[in-house]
Amino acid sequence: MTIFRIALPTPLRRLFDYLPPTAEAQKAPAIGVRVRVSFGRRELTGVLIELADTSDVPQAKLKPALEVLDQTPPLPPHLLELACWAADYYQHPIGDALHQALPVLLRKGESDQPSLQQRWHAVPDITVDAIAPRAKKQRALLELLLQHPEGLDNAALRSAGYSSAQQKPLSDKGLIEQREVSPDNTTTPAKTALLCQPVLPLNDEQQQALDTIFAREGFNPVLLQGITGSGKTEVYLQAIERILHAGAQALVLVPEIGLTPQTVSRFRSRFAVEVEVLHSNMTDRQRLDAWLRARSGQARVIIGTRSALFTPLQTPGIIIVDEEHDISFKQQDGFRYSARDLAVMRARAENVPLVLGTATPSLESLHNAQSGRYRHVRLNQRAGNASPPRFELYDIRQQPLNSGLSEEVIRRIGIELQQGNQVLLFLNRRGFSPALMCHQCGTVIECDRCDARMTLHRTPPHLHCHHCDHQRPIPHRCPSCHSSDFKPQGAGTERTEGVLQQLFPDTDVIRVDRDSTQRRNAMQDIMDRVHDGRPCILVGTQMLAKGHHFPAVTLVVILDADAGLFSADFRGMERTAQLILQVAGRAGRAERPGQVLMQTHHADHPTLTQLVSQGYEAFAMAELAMRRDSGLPPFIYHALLRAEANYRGRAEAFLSTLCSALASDGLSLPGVSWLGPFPAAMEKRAGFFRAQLLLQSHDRRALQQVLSSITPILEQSPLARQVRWSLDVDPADSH
DNA sequence: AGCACGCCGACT
DNA sequence: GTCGGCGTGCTC
Repeated sequence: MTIFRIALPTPLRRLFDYLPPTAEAQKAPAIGVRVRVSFGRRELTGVLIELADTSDVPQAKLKPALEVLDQTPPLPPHLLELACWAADYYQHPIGDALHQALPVLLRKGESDQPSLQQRWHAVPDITVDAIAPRAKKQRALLELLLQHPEGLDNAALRSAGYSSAQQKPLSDKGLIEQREVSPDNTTTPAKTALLCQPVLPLNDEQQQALDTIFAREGFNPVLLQGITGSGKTEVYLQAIERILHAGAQALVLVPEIGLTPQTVSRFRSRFAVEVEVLHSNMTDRQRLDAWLRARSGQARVIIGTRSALFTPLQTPGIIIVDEEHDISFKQQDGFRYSARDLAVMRARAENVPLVLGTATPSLESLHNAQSGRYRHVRLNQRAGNASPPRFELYDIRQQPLNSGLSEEVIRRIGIELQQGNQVLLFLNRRGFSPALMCHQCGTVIECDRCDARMTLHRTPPHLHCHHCDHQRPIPHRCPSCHSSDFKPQGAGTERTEGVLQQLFPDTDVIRVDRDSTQRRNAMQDIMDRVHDGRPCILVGTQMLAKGHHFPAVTLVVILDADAGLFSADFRGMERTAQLILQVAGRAGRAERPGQVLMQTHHADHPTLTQLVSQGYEAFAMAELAMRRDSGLPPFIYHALLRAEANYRGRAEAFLSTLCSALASDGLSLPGVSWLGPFPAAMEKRAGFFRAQLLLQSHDRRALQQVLSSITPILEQSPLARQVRWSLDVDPADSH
């Protein structure tokens, strides 16, 4: 008897046994094919994991599968293995993990055969001179299509920055046309030219980095630590070029926020081959098509965020993780995998080089470089002889502040503006003010559902909890003393923007945060305003720090350098340092030198002074030594068990039962210890009371084994019905 | 997670 | 009288 053991998208951590479909010929399907089954009262698409001879499930309970959906598995065997390995490592139900490795339409049971695709082509025997030179955008579009004889679909044109406004006149004039392309005649066009743009000359450091990436055949992990402006991307591009020459493909992972049109166009304008982008605002169909073109080998360069890690490649050539320190590579809910860490696994499995690039490496990667697991190359020179920004700690103790701005900061902003420069102010706090206080009795308005203060917003006026997203009107009277005399406490970006606009009425003050960029194209409009080069002041949150470059900015002000200095999380300092350097990297990218002015109450804080005087690596080395001495990651492995319930104490009680099981039932192993349970840093959030238990070990295997033995206990615990719990292996933060 | 069943409170 | 609140149970 043949039994299908199938992974199904449920939170249950096991496989489900089915009989072969009754209607079909009894040919054994391949492992990894999708199977449609009836499950309870629903129908689901699962993945065949094993063929067995017998089942532990009583015969009477076994149902026949409904249909085998694939001839060949949609995921190549090594990616199926990687996903299963990850499900095991991150203690996530295997069916759900596999589901997340597949594009949405394949999860739903759609065919994995490519559909016919409409692509734009330049008509034969035409040159760019068919368009008048003054119609710049149209000319550029035509040129792009001339460089891509295999054609580009609408999605590709949109992400290259062309709209139907440029496309329509060209097709009206009969210069470009749309043709249906079937996948067979587009596969790997035999092209001689891979580039449509010459490479930039590399300096010695860049050349050395490139040589290191290819210093050995096959798997070769390299930490590429390059300061902002040192030309990391050029190294990526030339590494990819080499891979393309060998007939292989490249996978580039970027942080969520880093997937900007600029990044994509840099790749598209360099390579004459198909560059495919996987991003969140594509339709499910577009994503599937892109995924299939990667799998068929037709797409040669694939750029995407975290979930793109599982994109199959016909001919894997290299994996690049840009901004490897960015926490968006770690999924923060559900299947809590780290795409960066799995990229290392994947590169090893596919035996290809791996580049982890960043200006500010994570301590994990630095540690791996130090211990010899990764090669470590540095780019310390800025391209084009631009000088690095000058840092200055400005002590604001006892200084008068105008909504958080010192007189010195205001003076320096004025100087830059007068010289025709742009200024960037970084404040990682959106809204008008982080608290609203009653001036009579000191009551601070708090969120009903969280242990947190509500943030005051002025446009439009309301109170907003940044933790649970709950919003409510501004009260007229204090809930405790009924006074109507409220005072906003502290300044967020909205308030700072207002104050600056008053101080510099003739200058554009542009706020960049989640609130000001909600509208479609808002970010693009802002970038257009900034790039016209006129003096302006940018005020923003970390949105400003990532992905965008501001060549005319000469002064960066970090308004609150102390935020994060005394964080409860041991990673706070690392995150702060990375953020500060990233913001600083926005300044003085052109010929004009940049300055970074940091307001602080701790101008003599040893870590802060070390960071600005000796740079990131010196800071990181000291921080690593501290982590080693305190027995913290990356010198120990962490797994955080989180739980939340709607009654206070319930989540903690649930975790306590587990602790007693660990202590008494011999569930634990030598070398594995645990801390807690203790209430989360913000115990109440979105109406739930949260607690956590930290498990740790120097021995990854032992920790892994303990985790594997506690998940069934957690699952079966009677309390588990009233508690939502999740296990976070290698947590990116401890909250 | 879904989805059903089942048992108690305020509505047409 | 029913609609619907969420506690409990089950999924090969």
